Amino acid sequence: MPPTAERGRLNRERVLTAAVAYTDEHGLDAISMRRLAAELGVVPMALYKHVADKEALLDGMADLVLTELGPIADAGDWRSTVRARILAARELLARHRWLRRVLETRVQQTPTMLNYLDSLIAVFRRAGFSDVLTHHVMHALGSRAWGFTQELFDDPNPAPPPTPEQLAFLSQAFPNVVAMAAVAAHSDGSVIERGCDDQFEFEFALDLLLDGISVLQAAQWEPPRN
Amino acid sequence: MPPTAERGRLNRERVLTAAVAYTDEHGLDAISMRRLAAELGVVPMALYKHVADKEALLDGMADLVLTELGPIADAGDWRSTVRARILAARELLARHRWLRRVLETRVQQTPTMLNYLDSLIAVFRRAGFSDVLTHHVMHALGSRAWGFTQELFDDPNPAPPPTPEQLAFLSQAFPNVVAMAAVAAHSDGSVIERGCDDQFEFEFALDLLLDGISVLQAAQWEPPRN
DNA sequence: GTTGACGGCGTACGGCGTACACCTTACCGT
DNA sequence: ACGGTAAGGTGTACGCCGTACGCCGTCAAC
Repeated sequence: MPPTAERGRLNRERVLTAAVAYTDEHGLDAISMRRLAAELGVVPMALYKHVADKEALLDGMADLVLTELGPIADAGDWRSTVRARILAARELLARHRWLRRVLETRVQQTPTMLNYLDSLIAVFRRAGFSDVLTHHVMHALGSRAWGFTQELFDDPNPAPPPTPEQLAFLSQAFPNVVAMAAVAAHSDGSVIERGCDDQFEFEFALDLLLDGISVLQAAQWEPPRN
Repeated sequence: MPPTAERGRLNRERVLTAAVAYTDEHGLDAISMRRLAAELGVVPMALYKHVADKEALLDGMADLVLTELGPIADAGDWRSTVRARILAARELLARHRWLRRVLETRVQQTPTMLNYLDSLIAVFRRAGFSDVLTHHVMHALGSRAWGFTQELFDDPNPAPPPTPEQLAFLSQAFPNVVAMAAVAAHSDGSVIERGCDDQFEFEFALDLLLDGISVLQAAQWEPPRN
């Protein structure tokens, strides 16, 4: 294993890029320091010269892909700007499916993340939102501001459609769940068949919130005097 | 190690109860098959007679604590009923702080979880919500229906308040984040000091959604013909 | 040419989940 | 009373994981 045999020397960036690529392909559960090292043709401990530990690796990966989101693009009014931004984030999340779980467990806010939030908050404040309202609005958007929601029925590997007997049992045991599941968003609500259009659901909730926010802003909302 | 030395025999329930207790006290990262076994005065492999594997253990734990939520209590109108239910769930999540992360990674819906969802959905349907609307509404509530939101600034171990120099740097680098963070919900927005009232934020967003939902329901909302 | 920093290597430790084979107990029908 | 059988508990072992520590080769700056 010559250190510079044609694979060149490692550096932090190459490590992170490889980690992202590997995780994009094999999933978050698959990545480990040892496997990443193997991928790079290097002994596990070599990675520790570029990354403090595994947590720091994940931090770096998140940071790296978050830069794919460029600076925020003004779309005229605050509503469209925010909406577009959040949907762009959502698209990023779709490209890197491991990102959600990583963001959820990050404990330190990196400059990149703070930057992202700052730019989003700026939109509200520039549009004349009071600081208090902005505060609550950001909380209300919650993880949606990162482009994701924890869905109720998230199913990474969707189950096969139930057999008629199973269905019979289910609709007797959980009639309401079945009735609700039987509705498909943009198709004519036949049977379960993929259930629902995630994109539609996301925008539905997002718009519900944005509409509510609009009203509060227009009415010069102020926090209740407790 | 006599098998029945005064600690009695194990069974699935005792295993799960012990697991919940241990995790309540030491946190989700602390629990492992080996430590749980030690806690029960038993060799690690003994647990596998009561639980298929660690995932199943977590399933069982989630299931167990979810039963703490009794049957749904009718509060008159759908809005109050749903609201009370969700706030009760939130309280449960506060009692078992590990539960959020566990629910988020569950892959199989257990009967208990389906039951919970079913009862919630039932409220909407009984109130005359169409199935489509109910469907979207449940998605919109998303993880809030489980009593939690992934907050933007969740900080399990909150950082010490920044020193004046740090603050100066931060407010120059991320002016909007700092401005927003400086607002405290139910106090007269002074300085950062604990930032915000999580309960208020949760209800704020929940009510925003419930209000939006009310409007849709009153207007007999129908999905857009694409 | 020497020196130092940096990158990479090897070994080793303690922890994890769990497969497999075995032993012990409790309880059952006879 | 007794033998059988399933359920509960044990011991050993494997392959993974993250990473501490110490060593060595390479290369750049002097």
